[in-house]
Amino acid sequence: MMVESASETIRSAPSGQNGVGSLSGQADGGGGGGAGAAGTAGGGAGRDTATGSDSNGEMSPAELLHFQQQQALQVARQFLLQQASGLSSPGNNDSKQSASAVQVPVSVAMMSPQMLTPQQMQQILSPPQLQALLQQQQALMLQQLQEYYKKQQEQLHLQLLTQQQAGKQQPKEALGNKQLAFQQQLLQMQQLQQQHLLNLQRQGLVSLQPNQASGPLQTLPQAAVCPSDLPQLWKGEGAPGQPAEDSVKQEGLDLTGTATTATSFAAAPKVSPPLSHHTLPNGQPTVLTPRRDSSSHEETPGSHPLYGHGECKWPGCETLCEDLGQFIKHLNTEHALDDRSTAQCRVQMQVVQQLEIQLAKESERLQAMMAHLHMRPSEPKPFSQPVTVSAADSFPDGLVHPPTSAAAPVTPLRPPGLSSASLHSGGPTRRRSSDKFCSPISSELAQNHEFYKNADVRPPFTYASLIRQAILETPDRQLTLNEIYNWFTRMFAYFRRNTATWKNAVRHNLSLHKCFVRVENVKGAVWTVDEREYQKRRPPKMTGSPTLVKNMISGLSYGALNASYQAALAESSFPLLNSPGMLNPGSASSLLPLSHDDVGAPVEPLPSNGSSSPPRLSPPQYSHQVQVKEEPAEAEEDRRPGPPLGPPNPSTSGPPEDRDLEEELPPGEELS
DNA sequence: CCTCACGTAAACAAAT
DNA sequence: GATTTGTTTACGTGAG
Repeated sequence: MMVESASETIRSAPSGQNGVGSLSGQADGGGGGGAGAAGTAGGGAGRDTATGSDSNGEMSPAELLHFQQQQALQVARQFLLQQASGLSSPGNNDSKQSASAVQVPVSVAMMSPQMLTPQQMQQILSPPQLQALLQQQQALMLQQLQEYYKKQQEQLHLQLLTQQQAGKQQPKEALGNKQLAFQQQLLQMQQLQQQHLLNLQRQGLVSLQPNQASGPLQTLPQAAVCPSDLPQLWKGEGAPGQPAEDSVKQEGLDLTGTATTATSFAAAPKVSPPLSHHTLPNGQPTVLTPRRDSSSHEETPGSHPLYGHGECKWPGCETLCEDLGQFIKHLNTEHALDDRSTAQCRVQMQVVQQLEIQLAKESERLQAMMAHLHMRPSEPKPFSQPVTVSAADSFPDGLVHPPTSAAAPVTPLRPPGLSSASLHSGGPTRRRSSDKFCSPISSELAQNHEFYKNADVRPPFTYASLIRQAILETPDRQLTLNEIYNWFTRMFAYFRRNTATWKNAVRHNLSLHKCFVRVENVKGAVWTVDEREYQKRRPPKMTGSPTLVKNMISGLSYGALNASYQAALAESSFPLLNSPGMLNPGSASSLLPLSHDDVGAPVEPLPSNGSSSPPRLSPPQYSHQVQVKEEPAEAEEDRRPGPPLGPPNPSTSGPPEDRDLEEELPPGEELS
């Protein structure tokens, strides 16, 4: 009751976006992201001072060198651009311009070399996921690009050395200047990289996922700086007096919040787009054609990598420049080699570095996953494999997610497909699909806990699965009806309204499903879960039917996908394996309250005997399965604990409907 | 078209 | 007597 009122605030959000927004606000408020960013920046901070401390004015010699190098750079850039366009556009040239939907087939084709046809992939994956796939692909390309950049840098370095030798007589100052110039070049290279990154990002190719946008910021696993933050980082121009890096650091910290909000998926697109239009991962359309802009070089009449749409695209700088000339001027004056720029570049480098690391990790993981999945053929089910594999192949998560492991509980701001009408709060839509994957619920909940808690979005689970989850989450594995209610309201904003309706549904489910066992307690009645029964009622594993997978995915989408995917995968792979393993069957099952560990945790073990399941209302038999606190005596079968409420049970009373239908066999087998 | 699993509504009864 | 808690039944929907 009280709970309901308390939660009123959030619910107004009809679309769920509001909820998200607020959520994001809170989330980043923690400042975890900022801290991480700061740390990162700080790492590089130490050195910068040496470089550009006093060099303000441009030296002619330096400029000369500068020009020379720029020419080299240009060639490099050109090449890069070609390469880039060759990589990204050719592949999906046509598609890129249109909505992501169009990209799908291509990306799918790219991503799922084996096993699946694009159509299949399409069927299985929702557009967002496909997009994510594409992103992953792009990221790989990016890596290649970066490698190329490195090479170019080396070349430049050589060039510099040569020149230095040639001009030995030059005063040391000049040499120093040269170095500075060189450094500038390097920085530009970095910028280029970043630019490229951003471009891709803008096109929704490399962008972060909703999860990531928030996750990393909140927990900042490895001081990872997500691309989207970058702009924000840049934005902060160090205070005049202060060491640039510090300022950057600070700004990064401060801005983290906004960054999160800005990037959080559904968040308003316009939130201080650092560079021109920073489109959301989703919003493909608005994207300008950055490549063209950035693709050119300084010399090229109309463009410069840092110049586009009439404004300076230096991170954090949106100065308007009439033409290229003006821009160049601006670039030279405002973004000359100085502490600030250097620091920014360092930050940029860090960012790139992090991304690289991240990418490597994710790639590795993907490889491992694929390798693992490909081994599955051993599994009895024939078709299960293709599907699973497809899912793996396509698993969008791979790319963006910061090593989830490190990212701890990552509570994405906008996990499930909000956009999807199905989840819309208002609609009484029923998408129970996901329910089938009961286990996923735990992991998904774990991940999206915050989201469901605050967003008025109906969780993609059935009442049964939710109830079960609620019960399993408690140490005792038992809850009173009221406690279940409370859990619902506590965990889901959605259940803070229409209480009569869903409470009725909860009760209905408790009564209806055999898997919920009512146990009379000293204090009253509590509800427990008979895991075996619950498992029984589970529909055939998803692996069997692609459509199921599809449903699930579409129902969850994005953040949720991760968890559910994993869980589903796990479930499908080891139907019962996870259950028996985790907990000790016997005594007060160690709780393992839906710990981080994906699927396994919550699932009740109870491999126990095969003594089928009695008509639901006779708890006795269950007692050993579901340990009910202070219910020792239960063991006796006919002594039904005291279900005064329960239908006059047993003895002869005709088989309560279907309840006993399932008694036949040990659940274990058929499930798999 | 049928069946199943679900969600929702509602009637009813027992317990608080 | 009003609520809460449980149980059932009925109906509609979506998917297989």
